[in-house]
Amino acid sequence: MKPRRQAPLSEQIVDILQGHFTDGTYPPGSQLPSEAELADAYGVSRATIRSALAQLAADGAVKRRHGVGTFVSKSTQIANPLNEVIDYHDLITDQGFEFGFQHLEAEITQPAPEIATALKIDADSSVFEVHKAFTADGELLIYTTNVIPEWVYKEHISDEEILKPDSTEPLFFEFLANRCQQPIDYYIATVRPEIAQNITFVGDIAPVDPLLPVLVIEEVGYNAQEKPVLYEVECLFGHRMTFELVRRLRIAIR
Amino acid sequence: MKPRRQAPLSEQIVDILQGHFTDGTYPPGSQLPSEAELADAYGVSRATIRSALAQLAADGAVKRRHGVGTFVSKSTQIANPLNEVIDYHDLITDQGFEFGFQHLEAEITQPAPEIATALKIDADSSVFEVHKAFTADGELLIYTTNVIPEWVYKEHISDEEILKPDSTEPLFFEFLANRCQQPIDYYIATVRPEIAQNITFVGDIAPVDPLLPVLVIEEVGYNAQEKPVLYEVECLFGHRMTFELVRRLRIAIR
DNA sequence: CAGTGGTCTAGACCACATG
DNA sequence: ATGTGGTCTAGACCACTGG
Repeated sequence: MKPRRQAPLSEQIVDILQGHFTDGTYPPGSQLPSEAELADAYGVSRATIRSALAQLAADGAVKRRHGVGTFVSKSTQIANPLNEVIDYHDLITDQGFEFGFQHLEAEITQPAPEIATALKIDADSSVFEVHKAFTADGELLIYTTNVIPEWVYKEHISDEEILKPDSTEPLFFEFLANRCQQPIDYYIATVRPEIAQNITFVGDIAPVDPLLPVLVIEEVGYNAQEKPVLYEVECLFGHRMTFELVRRLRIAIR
Repeated sequence: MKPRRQAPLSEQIVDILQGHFTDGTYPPGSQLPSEAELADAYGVSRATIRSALAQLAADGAVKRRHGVGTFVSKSTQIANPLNEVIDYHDLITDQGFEFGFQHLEAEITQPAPEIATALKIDADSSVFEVHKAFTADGELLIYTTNVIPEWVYKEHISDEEILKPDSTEPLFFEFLANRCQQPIDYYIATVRPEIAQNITFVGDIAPVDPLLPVLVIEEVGYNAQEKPVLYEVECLFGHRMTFELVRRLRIAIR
């Protein structure tokens, strides 16, 4: 599946350096050689080195200080970056729980007006809607609703086929990429807290403590052409997992 | 205070182009001139144009498609990006509410063990701790706790001075930058949902509905040397404001 | 002052999408 | 085949930091 064409030089450098961050050559906090030295060592131009270092800096793997040098970051990896899409399976198994998955209900229906607006489709067009649950050691951890417009799947899957419980993969973005040829480029999400008793479930689901805190992520997924492809609500129950985030200030300091 | 030295060319280009996105020259969805044309038009090298466009692409202002062109993003600005630090004042007034601020309590004390660990200080060293509340139309919207180690303020402000209610500015990162010469470079935050009844308040505060959902952001602020400078908890009550976030998938699709 | 990263140039070639 | 963005080079000069 991968033609495996040669990766760009700058990315090769990124990989090499990242390797050296973990193999002890450049431990956290240490200073890297200067750009000129790196360029010389790897036989590339300084611009290429700069490109690699810029990428590492954007990822937070190194810190650059003008007039001083480039340093390996100390506080490197963060746990479950909220600004990246969550792989529920890894999320649950990484914390030592047993992963469980439940297909609750699927239907073809008309979208609610807000959803039609968000997906930029007519309110009287059809959408496919599916509800799923993910459990950790049998306990409800995540409840999701996914809605896609008809045009997204129509040419690839029949209405009959898509309604089958095992038709859509647990991770919906994989289903969209693999089965609908509509990979998602990015999501725009809103995040809010909620209480379990305010969540309405579709499908047969074990009851949860009505006072459980819930993190609700409501988002629209767009393809590379910025066309809305997916409306999704994720409800994450309780505190059994936490999400992290790097925040920066873009505000000018008075 | 600003020597106002000339901004880099690439940033000037960024500003110019951003202006054209809103003045109708390049409306959302439209295609920009090619890199070569832009370089020619502004009398700079193609590398400079590329640098500007890369910055715009990173901000989400444009979309680049290899072999096709550069396009102005349609779904551009998002409301209250959760991955940027919040200016409470703007947050509240932007939504038409009246901004209110309350200094609740300040003290010099010993840190809890988790906090000492997070700040990388000894558990028996001193910290300054302050609690504040922000209201919208008089209703509690945000409750914050800020903790800084002694070394951060010691050389700039006396213990006596810092305990005065109007000593620290409402926005704590401004206080750190302006009064302590310790600007914060970035925060590492954990986000979780909570219920108001589980929040313990310090200081005199009007009671809130115990079942109100709360978004809790617990974070450590680091300076440019990656040294922890600030421990902070922000509790955001209810749904009167929402936070948005761009999410991407870095997971390989199977 | 020396050494670092930051900006910029002019030119070359490659990879991709489209007609 | 054409035009686009993606990668890379070699060299120059500037701006910041620290001894």
